[in-house]
Amino acid sequence: MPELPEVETIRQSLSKLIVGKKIQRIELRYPKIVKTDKEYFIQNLINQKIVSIERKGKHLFIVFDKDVLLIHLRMEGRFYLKEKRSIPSKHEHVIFYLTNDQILTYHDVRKFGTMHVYPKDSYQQIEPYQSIADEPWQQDPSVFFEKIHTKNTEIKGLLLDQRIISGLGNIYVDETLFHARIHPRRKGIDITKDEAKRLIESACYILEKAIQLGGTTIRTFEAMEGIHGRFQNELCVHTKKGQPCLICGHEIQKIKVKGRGTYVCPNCQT
DNA sequence: AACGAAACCTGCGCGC
DNA sequence: TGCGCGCAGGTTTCGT
Repeated sequence: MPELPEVETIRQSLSKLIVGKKIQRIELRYPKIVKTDKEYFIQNLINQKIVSIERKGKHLFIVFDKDVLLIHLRMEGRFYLKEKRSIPSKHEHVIFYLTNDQILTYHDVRKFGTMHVYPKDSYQQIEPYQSIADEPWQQDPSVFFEKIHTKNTEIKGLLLDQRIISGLGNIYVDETLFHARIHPRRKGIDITKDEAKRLIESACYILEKAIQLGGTTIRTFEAMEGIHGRFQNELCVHTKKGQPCLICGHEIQKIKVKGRGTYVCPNCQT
């Protein structure tokens, strides 16, 4: 999926395109995407104006007059803004008809994405919002250290846990661990206070740079139609199996950590 | 508490 | 060309 920088890129693009518009009609072609009441989803957003688009971690929030639509894109969710008359593809599962002859379509080949609708005044006290941890730049390094140093599990898994720190996914975790020179298989319990601080700093550095470059485009991900990120040019380890490490020249390895493909420089990362 | 595997889905590239 | 397998930027659930 889009990780934090990709979701932020989508948020920015979408803000320019749809804030101020109203919903005229909603077509829910694959109902399982919506996890709250489906009738409420289809009926209650009609005639509400889109006030703003927000983000926390990898979640996107379309804020309406009264309600908020919470969206998680998971692996392959995307939005397209199209002409009303265009023929939807079989992967466009939700269609929002806007009051200007345009449609906003939710496209998701694997159908993993989720949507929830809640009233504006309560959504922050309810799942899934409630469990989203602070983003790297909101994290206090010593609080982060306290959260991980009791855990006898691999640091990569802890960094991927959105209840501990939000925004990192498989690509940016690998890049963060490389930047912090920490091996993904190290256990939380073995991470020192100084290393915990380094991890937070590296995550901030990597994510901020990725946001500036509009995210990472590998495989087929794009923020909106035709919008491609440029961070893939900055990747140091992810997708670099067999290539020499930029720092020491040692061959980058691909290993499996917690079931995820993981790229590591076994010389720099200890 | 923590692990791996499976589940949710589909498509792509690979070797045969 | 076709088939089977492994893999994919996420997360939850289930069994051990």
